[in-house]
Amino acid sequence: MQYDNPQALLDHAQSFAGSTLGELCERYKEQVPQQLLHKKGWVGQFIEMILGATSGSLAQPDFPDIGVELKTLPIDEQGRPLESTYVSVVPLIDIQGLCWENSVVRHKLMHVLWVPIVASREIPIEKRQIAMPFLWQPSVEQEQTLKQDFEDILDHVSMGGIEQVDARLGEILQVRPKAANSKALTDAIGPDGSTIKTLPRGFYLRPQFTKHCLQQYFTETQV
DNA sequence: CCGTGATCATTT
DNA sequence: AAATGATCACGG
Repeated sequence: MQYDNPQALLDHAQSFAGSTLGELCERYKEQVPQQLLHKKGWVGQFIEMILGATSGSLAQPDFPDIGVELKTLPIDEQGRPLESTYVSVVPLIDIQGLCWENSVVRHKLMHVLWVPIVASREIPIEKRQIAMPFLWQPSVEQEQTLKQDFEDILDHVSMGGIEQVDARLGEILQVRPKAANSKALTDAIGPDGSTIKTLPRGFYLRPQFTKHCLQQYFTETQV
């Protein structure tokens, strides 16, 4: 499905507010998984499906025509994020000339449709409720911090220091493993420009940051 | 294996 | 409890 503008997508997404995953699954003839251990990406893929996202596993926003990235966000009953938010893989080789302005992470984060879902672990999956979806764009200050984080991380990577990068680096963006398991290795720049094998990494948004985005929205709208 | 969708499990 | 590191599934 294509949308003329972000507002049309937002309207569609907000029409699901208050529904449970069980209700939506019944409507769309899907089966609700009993647990997510072996279906970790199911919620995100299901919401993509009912909203008509088309990008699949391409490294670009979910709705390229309108430049909007879709992210489900698990929250507790108090509206606090339960997890970090994956954004994209961290490029580890061929990064000469790669800058914030033309990065995948920036293109995805320029405009995000957040779909919060009350998803505390004790709530059965079919009873988890869609909260109010909202559109978000980084402020000038937020983009500056994101850019700083991105450049700090890529500086380490380009200098052969990926092994020195851990989840503590970055104010908003952090770097964590992103792999099938610890045996899935990929090429990276090593000391003195050598090539080494290392765990694939991903950029993630810290929960404290997405918490701030939620608070900002719910303060503005007083919902 | 890569990049997408994330949550799980262990450590702090 | 929160943060960090590890893992699961799928299409290409």
